[in-house]
Amino acid sequence: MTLMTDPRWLDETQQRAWRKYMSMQAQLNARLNRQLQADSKLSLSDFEVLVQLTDNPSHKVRMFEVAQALQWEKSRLSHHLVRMQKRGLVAREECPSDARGAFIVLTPEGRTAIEEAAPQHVDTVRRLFFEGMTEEQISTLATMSEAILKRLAAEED
Amino acid sequence: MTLMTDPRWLDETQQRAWRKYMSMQAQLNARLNRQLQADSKLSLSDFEVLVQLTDNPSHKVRMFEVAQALQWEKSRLSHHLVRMQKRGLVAREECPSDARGAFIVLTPEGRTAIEEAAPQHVDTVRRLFFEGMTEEQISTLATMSEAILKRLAAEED
DNA sequence: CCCAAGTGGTTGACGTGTCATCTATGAAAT
DNA sequence: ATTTCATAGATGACACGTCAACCACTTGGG
Repeated sequence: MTLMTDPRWLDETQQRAWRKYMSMQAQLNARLNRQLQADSKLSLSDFEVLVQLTDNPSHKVRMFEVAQALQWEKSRLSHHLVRMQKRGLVAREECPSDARGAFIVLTPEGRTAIEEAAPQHVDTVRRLFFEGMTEEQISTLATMSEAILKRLAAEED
Repeated sequence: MTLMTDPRWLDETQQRAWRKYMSMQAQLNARLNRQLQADSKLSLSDFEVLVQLTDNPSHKVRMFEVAQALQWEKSRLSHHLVRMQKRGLVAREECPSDARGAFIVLTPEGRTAIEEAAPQHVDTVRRLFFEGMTEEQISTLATMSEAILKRLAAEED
């Protein structure tokens, strides 16, 4: 009995949807990364961090808040900020109210970088992802994503 | 003018769908990787390579075919196979008809590994991804993924 | 036959993500 | 106050992915 016909496997429709989805997701990520890198010397991760900072009026956020917003492991964020700091995209600042904590601050270079990157990035997202999608498809996508996120959260080990 | 209200940005609905989707996709990948690693000492990438091998009746495939099927860069595949080979999951074999080429072969250990990994992995996919999805949602997903893949292929640099 | 261009695959350098472990501080209970 | 537990963050080791360059072989003209 092959993997394909094993009852524990997915049915034909699911199988097909799953493979398409996985392939799409992997390739889209790769493409977005390449586009950002080529046009703005930023990775998708850099971009997401910078968005968190620009979203906040003070351009200054506690690390754990960024980690929470992006759902990143704290060590991932820590490593990533070291690299971003070396490139001058962000800076650090002590937190007066909690001596353990650290603020991460958007530098002028960081601000310039994301302002230049955003339009092209958004355009790529629109062109590759949303182009030709109906309103209904978009809302189905959001609904599905939310449901899956809920299940992920519910099963948290 | 903030990034949010910039006309070059996405509209509210798209914005929300995009953020949900990106978050879902990132977290789902992380979870699938962790589940596979914990239960079977395999990464999602290992799994995908092994599927390519088990899908083929001879359990022996040319590298470039795997690269094509998974849409991996050849160097990625090469690096990955070195690691998988070290762990005994696959072996290599010369190609008589093309002296440059190499076959990659499923070892008994590799076969055992994927056979033990598959049921749990599939179960996780079903539980986290498909659970509660309607037939229509599944087919919308497949349609959307296909359309995006097409756009990705069309824009190939 | 030969040479140019293409293809299959490898390699090294480097950026990225995870895991486990660690330090330092804060908070809560005794 | 002291112990205990939780939280914020850093660090080192390691797996992973990309890019660019490379080697070896094949192919397709001249």
